[in-house]
Amino acid sequence: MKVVFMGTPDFAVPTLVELVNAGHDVVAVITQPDKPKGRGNLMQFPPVKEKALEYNIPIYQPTKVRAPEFVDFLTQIAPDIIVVAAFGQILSKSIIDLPKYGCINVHASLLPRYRGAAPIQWAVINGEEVAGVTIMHMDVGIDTGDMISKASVTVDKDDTGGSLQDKLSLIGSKLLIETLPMLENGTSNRTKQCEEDSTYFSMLRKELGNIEWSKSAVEIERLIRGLNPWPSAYTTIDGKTLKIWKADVIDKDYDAEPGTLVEVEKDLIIVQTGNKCLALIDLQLEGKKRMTVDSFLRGYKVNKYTILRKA
RNA sequence: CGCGGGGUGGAGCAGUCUGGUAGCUCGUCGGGCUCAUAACCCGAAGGUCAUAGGUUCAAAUCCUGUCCCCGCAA
Repeated sequence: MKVVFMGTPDFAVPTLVELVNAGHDVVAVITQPDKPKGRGNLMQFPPVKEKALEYNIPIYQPTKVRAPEFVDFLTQIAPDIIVVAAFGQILSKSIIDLPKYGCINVHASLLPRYRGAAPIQWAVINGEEVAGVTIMHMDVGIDTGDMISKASVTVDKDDTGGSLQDKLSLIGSKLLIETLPMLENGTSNRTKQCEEDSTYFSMLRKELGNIEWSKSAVEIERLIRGLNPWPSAYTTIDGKTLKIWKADVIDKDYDAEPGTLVEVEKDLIIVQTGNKCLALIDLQLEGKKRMTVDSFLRGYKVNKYTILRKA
């Protein structure tokens, strides 16, 4: 099929790759404009652009895909289908109605649950045991279109936002490739989403990672995993920012204020939370690299009963 | 030129301001103690102090350029 692909971050890359590998005629890749990122504010290409460059596929980076000129341009391309995966811009009805087979979205959740921009991380944060991807027909709402196919995976105890995303992006790309032929020959399903069961979760804000020690150890541990590798969970120690990359729940309580370091040994730090404790495993002090607790303790003097405070 | 921290034996750090034989906590290896040990004791190996150049009798330390790592802000 003659395909136009719209996507931006890492999650979208496998889908582009599979489309190409499956022999589809990807005539154009639409992705978000380059933005100054990181130290020194250097320009950085979105991951999808990097991959499209490898494949020598024409790349377009409109500020607004909905702009009339760009819609005209898409009309000229006349794709059979537009495949969208974590593109980051809202499509207008004029675009959705443009291709013969419509606009198909690869969404990283089992719809109608977890609509919104960060379903993967939220699934981890909320302690879901099952996550998945849904291929759907886009409509003008946010992730509200009719569903075509789904695939699910179990969320492991040590899955992070990053590891779950890796799984889902691969599964999603394969599911899409399996689904496309059915769309083409008219054998695909089309199921409406049950509005009553729907849930919506917002984009991730950095501030979400600011640990509230009064919450339970179980919740905090999930937050740490869900926000790994981005935007990461953090707190402060002696006024310095401390990122926490990995922690284990300890089924014990001490008589201490939440955030207190109730045990500090050669290779162990235990923090009291609102309910149960957390053993800190991988840490990163501002300006330093990520390291294990024992390494951290070798170079940083930690006093027992120090209190970790919200940033 | 967005702001800032840092590159010192295998790991994490001190030492840099106030130049003058490289130190700490671990790890590793050997030996000892012990019923035993991740515990304790004794000993050993291992570092061009990121890199290039400059100042100096002398540079990890002062000056200049370069590379790399990291936090923040976007």
